[in-house]
Amino acid sequence: MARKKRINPRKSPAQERSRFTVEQIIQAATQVFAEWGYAGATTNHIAERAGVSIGSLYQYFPNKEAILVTLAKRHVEIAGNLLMGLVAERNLIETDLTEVLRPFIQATLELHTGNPRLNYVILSEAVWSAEAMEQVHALEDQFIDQLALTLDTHRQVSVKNSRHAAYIVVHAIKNLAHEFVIHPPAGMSEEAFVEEMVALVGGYLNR
Amino acid sequence: MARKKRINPRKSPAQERSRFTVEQIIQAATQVFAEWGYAGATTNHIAERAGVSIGSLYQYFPNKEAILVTLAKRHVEIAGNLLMGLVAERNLIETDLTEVLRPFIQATLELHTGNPRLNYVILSEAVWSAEAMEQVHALEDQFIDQLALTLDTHRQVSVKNSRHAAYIVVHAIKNLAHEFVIHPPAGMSEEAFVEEMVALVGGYLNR
DNA sequence: ATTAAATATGAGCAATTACTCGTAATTTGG
DNA sequence: CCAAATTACGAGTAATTGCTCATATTTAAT
Repeated sequence: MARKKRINPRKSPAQERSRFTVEQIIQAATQVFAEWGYAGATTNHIAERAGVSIGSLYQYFPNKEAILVTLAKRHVEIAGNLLMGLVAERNLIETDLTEVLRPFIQATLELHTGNPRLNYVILSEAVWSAEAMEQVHALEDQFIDQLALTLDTHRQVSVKNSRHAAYIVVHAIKNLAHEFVIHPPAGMSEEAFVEEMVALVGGYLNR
Repeated sequence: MARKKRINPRKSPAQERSRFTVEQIIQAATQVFAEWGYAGATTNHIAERAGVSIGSLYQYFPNKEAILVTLAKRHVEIAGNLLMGLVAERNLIETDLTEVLRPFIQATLELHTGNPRLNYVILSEAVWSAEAMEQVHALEDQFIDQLALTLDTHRQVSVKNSRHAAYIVVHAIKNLAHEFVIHPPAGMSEEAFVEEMVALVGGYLNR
């Protein structure tokens, strides 16, 4: 799509009043993007839902895409912190691999169940504005690196290349969770799905 | 996006001349969608690239979405035939599981390497026009059912629920291949990726 | 050769929409 | 209390674009 747009905020909110405005816009955008998709969502609609004027919206976001990037960054950050926290609060020397894996997978699934559409918008738009999403991918890579270190720590895990393994694990879980919530397969419960995923990833890490 | 559009051809080409026209449109659409994304692609642009008038395009496709659906169906059909053929031409009683898995994964990867962007357009748009993509998903489900039967045949495979297993296997391979070609991770070759995938899926099926 | 059906054309319309800019209201600092 | 800075407003615009339709051309049928 050949985009070369600024994605940084046109202006940073300084007063409490404007910080509230920006937050309203973000909340509204979350709903509208999820409901209508990226192309279907209009900036006017977002502003309306946020209860602010279209002019105010463009004071803080230079364009539509910048709004989505903000959403994406927030999402990845929240997810990253939650998941790494989950791993960190467990003793990796003593805990069985499955006991770490299952909550990890469950949490990822819930993260996607919460707002499946929004995730899809973020994922699909990311392709067409690679530079804009650089920051998002940087966060993701950072997460993978962290996980790679963790893998090295766990006694049950034996992989040649922990970076490669972390990449496979993260994206297997992320993408299959996506798939599952977007096109729920007939005759497979959430619990069943989680167990299959535990088997898939557990078997891969522990050989 | 609340779409309720007809997606079936407005008119079926009867003469050789028009069949050629339709084929030109499909080829052009493949390129233009891949290059610009769904929203970025314009029907006028597609017609132009195809070397036909915009009027001709709308004689055979009721709207832009119908063009994408046609592309998607074709893609799934080709991929399905290729992959099932790959499995079919091997003797599952004697062949080692890995010997079936590796070419399967390689072929899937190549399928995506060929036109990564187009795949993404299809995937991401599918969410916003569920009914339109019904036919596409029917084809996918059919493929999973077929694979489930095959899994039951292979002696090395031992899974509780072959339907579930087929679902996991197909989507793990498909989605990770996507991920890999769209955001190639630094420091991981195609070969390395394939081997990791063989380990992932092989370990899951053979326990 | 004549008619009817199929196919091709493309100018232009109707609708949508991202975004601007001049102005007004509110808050802050001194 | 006042001036400067910040924030809010929203009507309007410029550009885009999916799609129609009246007309022309080509092919098939008799």
